[in-house]
Order: sequence, then C-alpha cells, then structure tokens
Amino acid sequence: MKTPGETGFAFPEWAYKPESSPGSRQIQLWHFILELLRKEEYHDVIAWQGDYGEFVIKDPDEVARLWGARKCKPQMNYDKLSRALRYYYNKRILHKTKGKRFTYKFNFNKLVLVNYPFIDMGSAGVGVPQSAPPVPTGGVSHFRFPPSTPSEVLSPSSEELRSPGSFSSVARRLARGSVSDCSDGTSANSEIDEGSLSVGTAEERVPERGFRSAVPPRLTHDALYRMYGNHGGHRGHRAHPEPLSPFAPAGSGLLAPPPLSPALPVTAGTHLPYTPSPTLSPMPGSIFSFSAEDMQRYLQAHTQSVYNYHLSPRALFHYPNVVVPQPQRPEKPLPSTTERPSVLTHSYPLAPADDAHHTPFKFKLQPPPPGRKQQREAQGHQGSLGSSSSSALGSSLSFGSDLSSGIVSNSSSSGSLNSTGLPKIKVEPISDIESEEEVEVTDISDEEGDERDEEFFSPHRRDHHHHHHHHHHIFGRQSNGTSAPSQYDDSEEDVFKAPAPPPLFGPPSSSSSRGGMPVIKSEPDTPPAPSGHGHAPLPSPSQCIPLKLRFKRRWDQEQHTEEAEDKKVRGDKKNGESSGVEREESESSAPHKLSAELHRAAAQLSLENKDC
DNA sequence: ATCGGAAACA
DNA sequence: TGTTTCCGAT
Repeated sequence: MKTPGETGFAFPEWAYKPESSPGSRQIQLWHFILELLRKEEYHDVIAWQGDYGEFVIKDPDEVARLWGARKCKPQMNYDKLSRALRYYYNKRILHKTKGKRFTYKFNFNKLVLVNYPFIDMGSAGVGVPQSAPPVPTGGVSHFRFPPSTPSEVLSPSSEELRSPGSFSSVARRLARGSVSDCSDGTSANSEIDEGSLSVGTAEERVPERGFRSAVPPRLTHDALYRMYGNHGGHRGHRAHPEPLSPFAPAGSGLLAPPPLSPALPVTAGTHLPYTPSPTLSPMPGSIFSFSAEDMQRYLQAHTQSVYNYHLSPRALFHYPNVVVPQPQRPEKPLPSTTERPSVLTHSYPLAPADDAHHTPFKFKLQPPPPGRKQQREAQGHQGSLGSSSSSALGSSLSFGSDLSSGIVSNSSSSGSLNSTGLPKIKVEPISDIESEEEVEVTDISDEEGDERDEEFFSPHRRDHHHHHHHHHHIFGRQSNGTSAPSQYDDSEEDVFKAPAPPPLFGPPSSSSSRGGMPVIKSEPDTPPAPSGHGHAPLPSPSQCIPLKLRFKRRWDQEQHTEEAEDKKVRGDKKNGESSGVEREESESSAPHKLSAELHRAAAQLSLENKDC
C-alpha cells in the first residue's frame, strides 16, 4: 500500500481523496458543495448557474448552516465558509466569479485531475463529478466511448483502488449521506462506504459501473484502445434529463455502458491514448507512483490526444505541478509514446526499480501562497528578521517544498534566499507567486492557433500581451450563441466543447498525431517527436519556465488571464473570469438496480446534520 | 462582498 | 491537511 517510494510521484493527499484525511475523513467542503448542488432539494440554497461549473449560493446562511451542521460547527457562518472556499482558490479547485455575488465556479479540470488523476473518464462519463454542472450544452456528443472492457481486469478489490478517486466512490458516499453525518468522521463510516452503495439513484450516479466494472483500475491499453479505436461510430447523443446537472446524467450510466462524455473529451482524450499505469495505490493517501516514463508518456499522450481531438489546449489538464520529470538524462526513449500504446505491454513497470531513483519526482499542487503579508511584516520588523522570518518561513516552507519538488532546479535557489538575506520580499520568488504573475507575461501569443503549448514551453516569453484572449475555439463552441456573455468571464469559454469528432480516435500517432503538439512539458527525453514542426515552439526542454509557474499560469489564464497578476497587487481589476472549465458530461442512463441500500442512502442523504 | 494572512484545531 | 476562527483591508 504505501507507495513505493521509489519512483513515484506523489500527489498531495487531498488530491486523492476527497474525503480527506485518512484518519478522519471529514468531508471536504468542495465535496459538500457538490453534494448540495446535486440535490434538488437544495436548489434554493445553492445551484448551478451560469457557466459550466459555476454555481451560486442563493442562501449563504443556509449553506453555511448546512456545512456547519455537517461539520458539527454550529458557529459556521458564511464568512467562515467563504474563507474556506477561498482557500480553494489556491488549489485551483474553485474560483470566484467576479461580479456575481456568492457565485463561484469549480474548476473541474482540476478537480478531476487532481482528485482523480487517472480516473477513467472514459468510461464513465467522465469526469465530472457527481454533480455536474450544467452543461451548457450542446455539445456533447461527440464522442462516446464504447464500453470498454471486459473485465478482466477488474480487480475487485477495493474500489478505491480502482478509482482512487473515482467519482463513483464519491457518489456513493454521497449517497450515503455525506452530508449529514458528523460523527462519523472517524470511525464510522466504513461501513458505509462500500458496501452500501450502490447506487445510484438514477440521477446522480455516476458511472459507477463504469468504473467498477468497466474500467479497471487502470485501463489497460487494450481497453483504451478499444475505446477509442473503434467506435467510431456512435455518437451518442443523449439528452440529459437534467440539464442542470450534467453530472447526474452521467451517472446514469451505471450499468450501462459507458457513455462518455463528449465534453469530456478532454479528459478522455487524455487518458485514452495512453494510460499510464500508475499504480495506484489503493489506499488512501496514496500516492501514485509510476515511473517517469510512464508519466511522460502519459503526458504526451494526453497532449496528443488533445491535439488530435482538437481539443482545446486548455483542455489539457494540466497537472498542476506536475512536472515532467526531468530526467536526468534522456535516456529513456519514449519513443513510441506516441504511438499507440496499446500494444505496449500494459504493464509498465510501475516502479521499476531503476527508475526509481532516477527520476522519481513528485509533484504537488497547490503552491502555497506566499504570503504577502509576511512581506509586509517583514519589512516592518526588519530587525527581527530572523525571528520573524523564521516564522514566516515556517509557513512558507511548505511551498518551498512544493516548488522544489516540482522544479527542482530552479526553485531551490529561491528558497533559501532568505537566509541569505534577501529579503524581505518574498521568499519564494520564483516560483510561485511572483513568478506567476510574471509568468503571465510570458504568455504567448495568444493567438489561437495553437497556443497552448505555449504555456508549457514558451521559451521565450514574449511579452505578454496579456490578456485577451482566450481563444478557444477550437472546437466549436458551445452552443451558446451568445457568446460573450457577461463580462469577460464568460468569455472564456474556452472550454472545449465538443470536439470535433475526432476522426479517429486514438490513433496512433500517425497521422494526426502530433501535429505539433509538443509534448507537454516534458522533456526529458523524449520528446516525442519533437518537433515538430510547425508551430510549435516547443520544447526546449530544458528550461523554460518553471513548471510550476507554467501551470499556474496556465490556469490563471484560463480563468482569466489577466487577473493573475493583479491579484497580487490587488488592484484588481475586475475582470471576470472565466473559465476554463471544461465540461464533460456524460450521460447515459441506465436502469439500475437499486436496492434497498439505495433507499437507505437516500434517506441518509439529508444533508443536514444529525447530531453531532 | 470579498480577499487573504495568521493562528488555532483536529 | 483542511479547514475554522478572527480580522483588517479593499
């Protein structure tokens, strides 16, 4: 269970489990929010509204109350709850929709990826969590994944295993009633968990099935292949019953074969081509570990897929701090990555011992925000640098670590600076924050064409033109005719909507492939083909921007490009933001069998608390 | 309203 | 680690 320490990279825990800490897993706020969103009963207090992933808290006090009840914190109020929400900003789980009161927006990409990095979106529906935000529409359907696999793989064991984060599990929990229980935190739930579940109400369920059965914990290459490969045909279209919550629809797939989600393509795409086979650790907190190679491949595949599918670049999920390993040397050929892995053996060694040392890297999300405050203080008390700083550092350290991990090389320097004397300013220069902002600068061109990559690489940063833009277009956008809704924010829709149906999926590299996609950030060895040609700036591997920055930047851009910088400064501008969430959806529905358990779960659902 | 630092808690 | 609590600033 643990992880092999060797190689892998570790994700932050929260990434793995929504529920949270091992010891006592309390429900996490975002999870709770999602639960509320998915229940109609609470639509008066909180509901999806606006862009994809955007929700509005109609009754802040009530939401706070519910949350407080859930956490047994009677004194909870919106102010506090909102603080917690804000807390997600850095994690990129959530964003505030500016200009709209009590309106926030989930970044499902992050959620999905983060929480369920290797989720199989394909099968299910993808990525969206239980409750999905309403999909705007339309789009949808472009691809569907065929049911995958048979089963072989399914190992039964824990579900968790399979999807460490699969929504399904989440769903279940939800079903049980996450909302309410307070007490259980620690002890209690176990029962619930698994056993129970089952099902889903029709509404929401996620593809459990998909996950469970269909998708193996990790997909096999074959499976993937199949999925993509063939099918070409169908497009599923399906309507969702509830437009509002796409998630739900997704769920329906329970039994049914997986539907897929078009929207998701992104994700799907991502995973499709190559599946990394990380070993997921079954357990909790686990860490995934895989070799660098795998990761690279994975990333590459991801990228390719994206491109292949014409997904918007943004679609790529970026792994937050993932960095691609920098291998120390380029030895490993990843050559093929591009190609279809299918053939590959599936089992990548997850932990090849060798690799282990060589490049294990871990990445972490969430850079800790640098506190600007500290700065201030520091300045204020210069004298006490030592002490103050120390304290500050303490806190800061954390991020330092992040960075470092991610970026090894670069960052390091920063961290220590302080000691050196630098000062006051921020400690973490590089990476995070500031840089981020600056990073923005880099941005690339924005043009549309391709852009995205840039984010990753852009060696030369150009000035940023900031803003503007989001180009998105790659796919057709959504239906909204209106495009620009309000402010900016919406503007962004970059999301991809529906990709054009990919001609072929997966495939190999061949044709489509790469076109230019640079591989993500990788660098090490293999850039796939690098080169590309064309446009792509690509890789210069080495350096470029610190990964972390890039990611962050990216995200910011997505959200709103501009803002980022300001943020710090805070002058803010108001921008709207928007997002880049992508959507996914899924649907399908199926019959299901619910069982008593369901009912039971339903009963529990009452979000409110029970007793604390 | 919203943001975010800081400290405290579990 | 993820808030919860408090709070000053915008």
